[in-house]
Amino acid sequence: MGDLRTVSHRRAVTRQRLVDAALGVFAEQGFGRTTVEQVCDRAGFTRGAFYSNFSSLDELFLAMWEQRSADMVSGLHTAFEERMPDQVGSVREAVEFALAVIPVDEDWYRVSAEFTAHALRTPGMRWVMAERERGIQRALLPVIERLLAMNGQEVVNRDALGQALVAVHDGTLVQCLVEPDDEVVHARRVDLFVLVVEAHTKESR
Amino acid sequence: MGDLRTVSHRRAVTRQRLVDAALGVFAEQGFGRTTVEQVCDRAGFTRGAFYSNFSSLDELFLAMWEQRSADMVSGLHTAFEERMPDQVGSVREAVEFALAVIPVDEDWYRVSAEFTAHALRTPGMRWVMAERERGIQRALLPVIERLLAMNGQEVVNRDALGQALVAVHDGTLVQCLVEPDDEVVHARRVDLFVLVVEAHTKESR
DNA sequence: CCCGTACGATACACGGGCGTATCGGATGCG
DNA sequence: CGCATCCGATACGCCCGTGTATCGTACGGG
Repeated sequence: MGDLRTVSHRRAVTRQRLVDAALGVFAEQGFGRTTVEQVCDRAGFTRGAFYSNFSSLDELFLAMWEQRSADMVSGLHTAFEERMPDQVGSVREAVEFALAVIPVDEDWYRVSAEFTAHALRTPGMRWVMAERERGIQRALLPVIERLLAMNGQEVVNRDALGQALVAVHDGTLVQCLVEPDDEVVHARRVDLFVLVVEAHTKESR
Repeated sequence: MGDLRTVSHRRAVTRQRLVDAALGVFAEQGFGRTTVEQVCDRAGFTRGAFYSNFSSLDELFLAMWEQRSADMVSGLHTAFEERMPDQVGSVREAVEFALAVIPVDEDWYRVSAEFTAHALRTPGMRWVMAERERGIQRALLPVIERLLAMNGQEVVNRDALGQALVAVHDGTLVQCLVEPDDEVVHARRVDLFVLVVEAHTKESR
């Protein structure tokens, strides 16, 4: 029987190297301008390797996005748990902690934005995105809830809070990326988060 | 001296037809996968016309985006003024009116998203985007302020409200586009707007 | 120890998009 | 009425990326 350490493992490794390379090229060139050769070059392969692992760039793009976004969510989950403070003195403090944990990754934003556009253009891909959004909320809402509980806050409407947080996160992220040196923009970002959180929580008795 | 009706007018017309065609192709194919020929075909020209008016697709993309976003802002401005109600009974009503005026244009969202990604990738283009954002707020905040005044609301912090509205608009728009049939998402969108507006206004004595 | 299998490299033919150079013809002016 | 100009069409050569078909080889099984 095939030894997993070698037989299929090597294949998985090259596949992974292709996926990793893809993120970089997509971020640099944009999805539509990325070529198979660029990805293979960066991964240290030739196109032979690519076509033996994927059938099209679209497929690679999807695989890369699904994997990275899943990794991001789980990474965020553990980061929250590991760095979770013993106590927080206010909602603002909780928000600031959370924003310190959530990376501001411009490359990833670019790729995400293009993926969203691509998904909206491709029937059936909306589901993938919607599912991912649900996954984000499912994974992160509990830890956020625990974080807020430290401040004696009880979440009132879980789903509404989740949707609002994602919307505010994404909406303000662009603004921060467009004007990276504007402190005011960042400060208002925090304010907006605080507002949203306070509107969706109450003091627990 | 050159008659503006003919001399440069014809040139401007073909240029405009190219710009208009570009929007459609960009929306359908994505920026990176759009070819000069596709744009020319849709506009009813050959590449000769293109290269006599633009030097690259990037240039056309930029021209198209600047024009369309400017048009959108001014169109919004007049739409607000023309359809401005005589009175509004609540902040929620004001928000609902505003959202009814602001078009949800998926094609335009796709193009915008890709343009943002493109701009973040192209040094110096951030400025263009930042300037556009300021333009949006400059043009729309006054009418929003008048709208809210009908309900006896006075805007407390103009700039913060502007930034928050744009962020919430963009952030929730994606959610609505990804799940177009989910009424709850739309309802929460309105809720979030109401929350933001109320947080940035006060009853004027 | 040898053979089969499959992974990834190499080779090849093809298509298509690009940019330029040249052309035709309409328009405006003297 | 004829000339100059300029816009958009046509024609050309070029490069690059694609996808497939073939090959070599290293690993795994018997």
